[in-house]
Amino acid sequence: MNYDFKSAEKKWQERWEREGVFNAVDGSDKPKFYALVEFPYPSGAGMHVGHIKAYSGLEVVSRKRRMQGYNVLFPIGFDAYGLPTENYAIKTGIHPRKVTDINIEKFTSQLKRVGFSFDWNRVIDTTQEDYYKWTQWIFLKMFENGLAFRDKTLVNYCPSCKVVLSNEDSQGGKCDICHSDIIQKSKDVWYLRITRYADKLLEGLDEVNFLPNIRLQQENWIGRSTGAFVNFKIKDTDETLRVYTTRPDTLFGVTFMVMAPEHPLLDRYKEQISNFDEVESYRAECAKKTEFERTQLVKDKTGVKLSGFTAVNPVSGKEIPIFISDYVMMGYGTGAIMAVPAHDQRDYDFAKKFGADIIEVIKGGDIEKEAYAGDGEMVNSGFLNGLTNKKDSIAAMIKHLEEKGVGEAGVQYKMKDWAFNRQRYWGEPIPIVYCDTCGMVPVPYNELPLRLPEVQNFAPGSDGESPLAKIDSFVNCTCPKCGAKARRETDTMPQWAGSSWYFLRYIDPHNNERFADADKLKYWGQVDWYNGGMEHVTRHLIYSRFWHRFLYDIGEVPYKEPYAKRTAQGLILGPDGEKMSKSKGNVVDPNDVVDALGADVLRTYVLFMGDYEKAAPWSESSVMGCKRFIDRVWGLTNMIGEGEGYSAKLETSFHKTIKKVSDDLETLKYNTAIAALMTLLNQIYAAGSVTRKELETFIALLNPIAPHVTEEINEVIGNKTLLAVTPWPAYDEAKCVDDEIEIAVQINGKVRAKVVIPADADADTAIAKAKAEPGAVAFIEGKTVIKELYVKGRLVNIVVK
RNA sequence: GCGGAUGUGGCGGAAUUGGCAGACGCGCUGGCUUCAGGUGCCAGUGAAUGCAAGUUCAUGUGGGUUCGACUCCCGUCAUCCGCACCA
Repeated sequence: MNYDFKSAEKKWQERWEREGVFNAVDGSDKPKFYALVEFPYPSGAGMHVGHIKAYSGLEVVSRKRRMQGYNVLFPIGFDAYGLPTENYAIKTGIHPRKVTDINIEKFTSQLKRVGFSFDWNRVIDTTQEDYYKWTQWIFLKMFENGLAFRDKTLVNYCPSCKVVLSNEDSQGGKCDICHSDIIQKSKDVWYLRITRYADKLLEGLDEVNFLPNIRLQQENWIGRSTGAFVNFKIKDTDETLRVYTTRPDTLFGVTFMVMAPEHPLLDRYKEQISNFDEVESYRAECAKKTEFERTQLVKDKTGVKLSGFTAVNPVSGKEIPIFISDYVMMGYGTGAIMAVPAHDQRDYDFAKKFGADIIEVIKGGDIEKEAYAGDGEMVNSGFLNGLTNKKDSIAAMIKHLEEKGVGEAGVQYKMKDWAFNRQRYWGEPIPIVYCDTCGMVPVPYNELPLRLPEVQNFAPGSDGESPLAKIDSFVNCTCPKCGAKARRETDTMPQWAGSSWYFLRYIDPHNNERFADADKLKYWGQVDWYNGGMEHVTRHLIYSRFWHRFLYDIGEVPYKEPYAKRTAQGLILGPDGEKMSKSKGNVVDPNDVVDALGADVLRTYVLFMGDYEKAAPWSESSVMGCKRFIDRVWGLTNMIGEGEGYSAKLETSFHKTIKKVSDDLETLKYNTAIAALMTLLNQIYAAGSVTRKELETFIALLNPIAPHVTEEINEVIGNKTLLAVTPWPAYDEAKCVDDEIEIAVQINGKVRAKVVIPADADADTAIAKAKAEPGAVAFIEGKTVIKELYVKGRLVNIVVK
């Protein structure tokens, strides 16, 4: 009898769903396990084998946990707001709602065909009213708590998408969506004050178990640095120019200052700065540069020296010039720096070009040649002279500054506040009303959701206005506070809003009273294990930790950190070793694999193809190896022989394999778990027959990975209970070792022979046996034995001279 | 520039964390089998050398520690990723 994977897979998928085998039970007595995978963006292209790999890891763990008696919550949903759907709508005129529904249906059927054990009763769609109502609700809570605010600043702007982007969405100076160069534009935008949570997000990392590289990337992104703020007096004014520095101890070496060209102080002293026309033309020059160009010109510094506008060094009392230059960014620190050319290469380059003084304050380098950033004895630094420890000199200087009232210790972050509004249609409307008398007024909670209105044209206006701005019936409203005529905010939230709290909604997806019931939140608690892509580590993972922590702070969720553990899978590359992309034509469609070889083969292969955390290329022929494996597993049904329990020959192998698979599935080592099952299968084939007990153990171990074929076998051998709810096989540690073992006999560390000894042999026995081995004798004869070692169960090493 | 990771057969990758390098799979070679047609079964497969038992070499590269190193230490090269004029 051949295994007909097509009908079998369909049969089992239908039965699982019919019986609700994978539905999580609220408040069950069993221990809970909440496994989370990043919900997909339902794009028109359909799913990708990469999605399958991303979900298969925790899919296997979830199935195993159910067999181990856990109440498992393993949900899925759709992160459906976003630009690709909107752009498609602009191009085709088809409403994004319709496109989204079609795509979600497509994704759902694809996911079901693979046999994932998701709880389909808890599916969420971020674009549904009953979901985004709560996204808006959380936004209003943030607004209420001063975490959502408007500000006019320089923002990242994509001229092609005509949209403001967050810092996270413009990594590398490129638009996250269309990869155009980002420009800096002065705009009045919504921000979420994520910087207020910088320290909490940093400290929270201590409480959770994230892969080290994930943790590090978050730390770097937050980018905390400590130093001091120093106030420099501007000569002939009451003004001070404030700077941030990590090295206040080099203050005696400050020979000039540099302000960002956009620094607002400049405009206030237009009159005093006699060459303000130069300032303006330099600004115009800078505005033309993209973020990329601005960072490319690292060596060739440009700038303008201000005339009639100088500062006073607060420790030396010397008058020093002020420049403007675009190597100083308005977005970090205070937008101005104190330049220490002797000990900072950028300042050094600038000083050389503009003829500023270079004063050495730390010994150890050669400042004739380049800036010296190392440690050393302080010189030319008044009260700091002679100090050799960086920490001491920094502390001494800060103390001095604080006593004089011209500065204080301070902290800075690279992370910036989250630019939150998008001038787009397909997103959650921001529930704020502008009233001439009351200002910004939140839409009352009981009026949520603020529905996304229908529009005819999804394209943003040429002036970069949201499509919603054209809908008078949406824009015009009354002020909830005073009843006067008012206007609505017409921008929408970014794609990342809905995904910032979705893991909470899975806990109670149909609740109309709250985003999730408090008791249910308590029962399910943290996500026990969250797996997703590395590309989200400095976006979604930061954002969602921030939202969650905020909800904790206002008492809405019972625990600080949302995710107890976070891992990341590696990409699946195309067969050519390149990243899969439509344009390269190297995309593998999971549907094709399921059609041709079956879901079990696809599932097995994505886990077997390599280290789960690393990128690996897809290989047509390697998939066939997994197909062969699954077919051979089916072949076991023809090999059932006599005998109870494990056969003497295979008992140890079974215990070892149960142990290995049990361990490996917990540590992302799916590839070696499958390899161990393949090895065991080969051993069974070599033995020629399999006992019922052996077969039952084997299919139980394989079930989380290849659930269909194993359920089918389980049925064929007459078992009525689903394998999915059968207990996970147990092993006996004592039976994991063979009675007799073969160990290596080394002479001077080189293997010269092998010898079989009892596993519990002592060192003397083992060494004596090893020395008698003919292969070893030849190397020992005529030499003096210096040392003899026995490493239990491994080898004997005889050192001779 | 800073930070991180990786480097093992023809390929994807193993290696109990200092103990027999190359598990498992692909590919390849030979044989068997079937209605000869992609996907069955068996055996072999790191390199060099040898009729052979064997011997020598081999985990990017150069040193070191050790009875013993893919694993630890120092140097070096290469590739990939992240951040980037962050003061």
